[in-house]
Amino acid sequence: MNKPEKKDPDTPLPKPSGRIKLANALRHLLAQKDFSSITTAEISRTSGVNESLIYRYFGDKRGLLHAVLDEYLENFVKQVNWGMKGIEGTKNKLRKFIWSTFYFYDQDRVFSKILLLEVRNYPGYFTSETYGIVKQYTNLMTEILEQGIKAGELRKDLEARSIRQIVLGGIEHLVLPAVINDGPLDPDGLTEKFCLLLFEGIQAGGIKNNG
Amino acid sequence: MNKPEKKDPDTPLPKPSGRIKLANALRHLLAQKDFSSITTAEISRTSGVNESLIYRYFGDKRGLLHAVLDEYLENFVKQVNWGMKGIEGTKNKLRKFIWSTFYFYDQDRVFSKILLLEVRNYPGYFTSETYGIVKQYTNLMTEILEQGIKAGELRKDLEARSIRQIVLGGIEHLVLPAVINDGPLDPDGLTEKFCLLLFEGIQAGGIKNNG
DNA sequence: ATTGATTTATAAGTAAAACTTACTTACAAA
DNA sequence: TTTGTAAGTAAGTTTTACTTATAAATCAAT
Repeated sequence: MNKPEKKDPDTPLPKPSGRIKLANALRHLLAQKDFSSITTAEISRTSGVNESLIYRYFGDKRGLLHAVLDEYLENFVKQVNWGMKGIEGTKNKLRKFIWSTFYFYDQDRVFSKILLLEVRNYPGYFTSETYGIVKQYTNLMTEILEQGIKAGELRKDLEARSIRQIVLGGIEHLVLPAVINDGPLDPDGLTEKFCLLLFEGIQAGGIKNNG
Repeated sequence: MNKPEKKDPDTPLPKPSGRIKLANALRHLLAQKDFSSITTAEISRTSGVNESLIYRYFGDKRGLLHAVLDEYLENFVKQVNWGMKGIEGTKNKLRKFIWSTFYFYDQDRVFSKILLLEVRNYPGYFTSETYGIVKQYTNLMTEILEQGIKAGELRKDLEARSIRQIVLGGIEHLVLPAVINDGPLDPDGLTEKFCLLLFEGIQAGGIKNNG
C-alpha cells in the first residue's frame, strides 16, 4: 500500500510553509491594490492559509507588510553596498548612490509605492526594523559625504546630515509623480540633472561670491 | 411688529453650527493623537454633535479632515502670496519662499504632521481639493524658477519643475525629524543652509568645469 | 515505539469602529 | 395651512482586524 506522503521530496518545502505563502499572497495583492484596502480575510483566501496565522507569525497585519518589505530592502541595501565598491572620488560615489536610488524606485513600483506612501504614516515606523534597514542605507550616504567634507572635496559649511536629508527628500519628490501614476522613469537622465544641481547649484554662471 | 430677520448683522452667525463644532472638535483632538486613532464616536462626543452628521456634512471621516486642512492651507497660501510681494530678484524670492515653508512647518506642528504623514497615503489625495491648494502653493515656486531661468539668473540646463520637486522634497525631509519628535526647528538657519546648497552646490571651491 | 512538548493549523467568535437608515424637529417660503 | 428643506437624533448594520479554544502534525528524548 502507498503510505500517504505529506511532504514531496522534490520540493524542499521551506520550514513554515504558511509564513511564506502569506508573504507571497500579500506581495501579489499589493500589485493590485493598496495595503489599507487589502483585508486579512483576502490575504488568507489568496494564500490558502488560515487567517489567524498572520497573527501568530507576524503579530498583526502591518507586521506582515513589514516582513515583506524588510526582505526586499535588505536585499537592495546589499546590492547598493556592493555596487559602491571600487568607486573613487566623492562625486563619483554620490552619483552612483543617487543613480542606485533612482534605479530602485524605477525597478519595483510596488515596493516604491509602499515605501513612499504606505509606511511612514503609521506610528512606530521610526522605531521599526524596517526603518533600521533604511537607516543602514542612508548612513551609506552620510559616510560618503563626511569623507568628502574631510577630504576637502565638499564645502565645509554644510553638515553631512543636512545634505543627506535634502538629497533623499529631493529624490523622493522627484520620483513621486511617476511612481503614483505608474509613469516612466529615467534613472540616467534624472541622475544627471540631480547631480548638476547638487554639485554646482542652480545659479547661472557659477559662484560669484567666493569669499 | 418685528419682522424676523434670518441673519443677525452683528454676528455673522456660523451657518450650520454642527459643521463648525465638528471641525473644531477634530482640530482639538488632532493636537492630542493622530488621525487614525481618533474615532468618529470620539469626534461626536467632543463636539456634542451627532455622529451621523459627520457623514452628512463631510461624506466621511476623511472628508472632515480635509475640510479642516483646506481651511488652514488656504490661509497659509494667501499669507505666503502676500509675503512675496515687492521682493526683487530670483534668489531673494526663492529664499523668501523657502523661509516661508520652513516657517510653516515650525509654526503649526499639528498641521505639519498631517500634511507630512497623514494625507499622502490615501488614494484620491492627488485629485482632492486639498492637493489643489497645495498645487497653488507649489506653482508659486515654479513661476519664480521659470522667470529666473528666462532672465538668465538661473542656469538653463535644469527645468523649473525638476528644481521645484527637489527643493520641496528636500525641505520636507529636512524638517521631518523635528516634526515627528516635536523637536525645535530654526527657519532662519535652515533657510541659510538650504540656499547655500541650492544656489552654489556642495562642491568645494566653486565650479571647475564651466564649459 | 511511546511519550511529551513544541509548532502549525483551523474554525468559530469578539469587539470596535466606520458608515446607514429611518425617523423627528425646526423653520422659512409659498 | 401646507410644503419643502436643512439640522438633528437614535438605533441599527457591516466590515474587519484581531482572539481563543482546540486539534493535528512534527520532532526530541527516553
